[in-house]
Amino acid sequence: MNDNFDILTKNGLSVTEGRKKILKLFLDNEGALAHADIERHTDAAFDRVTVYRTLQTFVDKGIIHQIPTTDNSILYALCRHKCGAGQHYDEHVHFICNSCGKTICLDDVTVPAVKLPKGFKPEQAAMVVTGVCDECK
Amino acid sequence: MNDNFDILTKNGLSVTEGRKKILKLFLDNEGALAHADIERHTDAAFDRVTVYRTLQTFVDKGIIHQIPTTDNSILYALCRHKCGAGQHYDEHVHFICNSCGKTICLDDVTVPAVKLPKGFKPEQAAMVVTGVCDECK
DNA sequence: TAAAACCTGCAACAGTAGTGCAAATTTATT
DNA sequence: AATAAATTTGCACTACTGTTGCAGGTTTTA
Repeated sequence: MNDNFDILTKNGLSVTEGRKKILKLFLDNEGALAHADIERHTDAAFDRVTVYRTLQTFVDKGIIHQIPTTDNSILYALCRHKCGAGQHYDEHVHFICNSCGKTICLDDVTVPAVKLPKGFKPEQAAMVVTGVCDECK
Repeated sequence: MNDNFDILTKNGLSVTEGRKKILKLFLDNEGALAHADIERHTDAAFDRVTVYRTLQTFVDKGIIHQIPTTDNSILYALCRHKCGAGQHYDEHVHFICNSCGKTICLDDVTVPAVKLPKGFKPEQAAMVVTGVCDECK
């Protein structure tokens, strides 16, 4: 049976309880997750450190990506597209809902290009929009 | 003499050594500052807590604003425009240089509007571009 | 199935951020 | 100018976040 866990083997990772559970969390969840969310959703079944390391590993392998926020927390979300180890293509807009607090990847909305002043060379662009999401309106 | 410190009195704040020095840091500095930068630049003349509280006060009063980053640190920068207590209009693009590490407010580059999926109501938008700045090119 | 490779949990540590309260400073008042 | 009132500061303490080394356990490979 194909359990989505070939994502792990494909990336040369051992298939373990922790990784399966955390990966499933991301697959089941539309929005982005903070480290604290993950600890909460796994009933503290795993050590804090394991969660950190798992997330770091997933980022390294291009399975999830980080999202910038204004409030000093790192959010993680699945890379839906063609990300790979060492390279991320998460150039879509992220939406943070002020009502339910969820962070959602708007995979279909790409970050628009902006004209920068002379001398500035852009490499990556991230965009975060806050407001009210479609479920809270 | 007008020492820029009327910014403080205008906002109903007492004029103190710490606030003068931190405000001056922002006025003298093109880029954005992290809490750690401020401690460094003030030679530990002030208590950590004072710096935190001063920054929080400045944000509350609309003197500085926060900038989102991917690496779990909060950056602060002067509000050049028409910000006021309780409301920020920092809708300009921020640039983080991969070479010198500085974060620069591109005051003249406004965040472009994006078309969001049905049901999403935007309220604020933040954009961070990374790359190489005009001094490092 | 055994060896090798890899992953996990524990303990310890460092950095970051927030609070209450007494002392000190700044502002307002006389 | 001197004092009272209001505000701000520094200290001690607490809490949370993130990292590392290492021993023991699990998964993969042969």
